[in-house]
Amino acid sequence: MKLSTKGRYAVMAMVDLARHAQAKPVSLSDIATRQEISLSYLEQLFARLRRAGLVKSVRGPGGGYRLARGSADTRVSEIILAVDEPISATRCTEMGATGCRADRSKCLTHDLWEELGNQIHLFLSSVTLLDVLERRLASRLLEAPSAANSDTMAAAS
Amino acid sequence: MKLSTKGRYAVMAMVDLARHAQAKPVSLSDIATRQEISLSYLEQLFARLRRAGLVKSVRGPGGGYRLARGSADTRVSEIILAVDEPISATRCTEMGATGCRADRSKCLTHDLWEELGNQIHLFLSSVTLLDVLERRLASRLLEAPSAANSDTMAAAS
DNA sequence: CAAAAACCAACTGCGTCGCTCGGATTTAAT
DNA sequence: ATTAAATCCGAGCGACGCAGTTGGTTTTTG
Repeated sequence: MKLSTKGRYAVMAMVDLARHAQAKPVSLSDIATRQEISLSYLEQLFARLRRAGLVKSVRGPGGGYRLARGSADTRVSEIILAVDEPISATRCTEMGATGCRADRSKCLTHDLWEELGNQIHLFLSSVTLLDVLERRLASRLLEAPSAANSDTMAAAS
Repeated sequence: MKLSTKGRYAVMAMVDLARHAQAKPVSLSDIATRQEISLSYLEQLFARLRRAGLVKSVRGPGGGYRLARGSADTRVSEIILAVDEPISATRCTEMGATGCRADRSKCLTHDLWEELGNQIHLFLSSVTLLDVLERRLASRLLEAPSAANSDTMAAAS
């Protein structure tokens, strides 16, 4: 699960699409002006989203894009996975499974990244477009890791 | 909280350092050969780690690095924050607060990224070097998001 | 037919990553 | 004192992905 601004743009666009979904499909130029994203860049993102089956396209004037499924059935994780390259494998491939070193031994931190990947994916797949629109995030999962020193946290940022 | 392979290298090196901590400091060339990371690259990473106060250096032959605090008091989140650029601000600055658009309105997905950032930071700051060494991850937080459709999850990967 | 839209491919400027090179400083061991 | 092991430091480099641009083509509505 790569996490770049590219995925963010895609999610922004999809939320915008969900928001303005009506009888007529939504054109990319509308989304482009509303979200302040380059039209051609959006085209590239939506090409991937279409191939991933997240949106359907309608060609010709008055055409545009529609969500393939409902906004309550489209998860943020899917959008990000659709547009991001599945990472080019720089050593420990995040989900390697094939083992992350020359010899076959898992590196010491392998489990850590795997768990982190799980956490992120779990969170993002628990959020739908509708959730974002209606501002239903926060709460849900981890209201408090129970005990475990919760005050020694780093300075954050 | 940026998430790149750079931070991963740093964490790998720090875990290695924690593992081989004894009376004598650990030299970077030892870590380099064990972890298969370029020595000069390690030097750059440790320069940042030192400036962040996570390690102390001992110069001269027989020198090397030591953890500034114990392995149970060094959190993974601190390591990553130390080595990664604080991101160059591409629109919605992850933690913007200043607002992410030309006009002052928070973009629709602002809350989402903020929450995601919180999740990641919370997880990574709940894991210490000692935890990684002793393979104490998994479990901890979200054993189950209680209700909320947990079966409709995307294909993962 | 004209215009609006999705489609498509190639290219570009830029920044970061991972790494190299060539040093300099400090300091323990001989 | 010399040597050598180590940290320090800065400049630069090749490759890659990102965000965007250009210049089309196809489809379809009016």
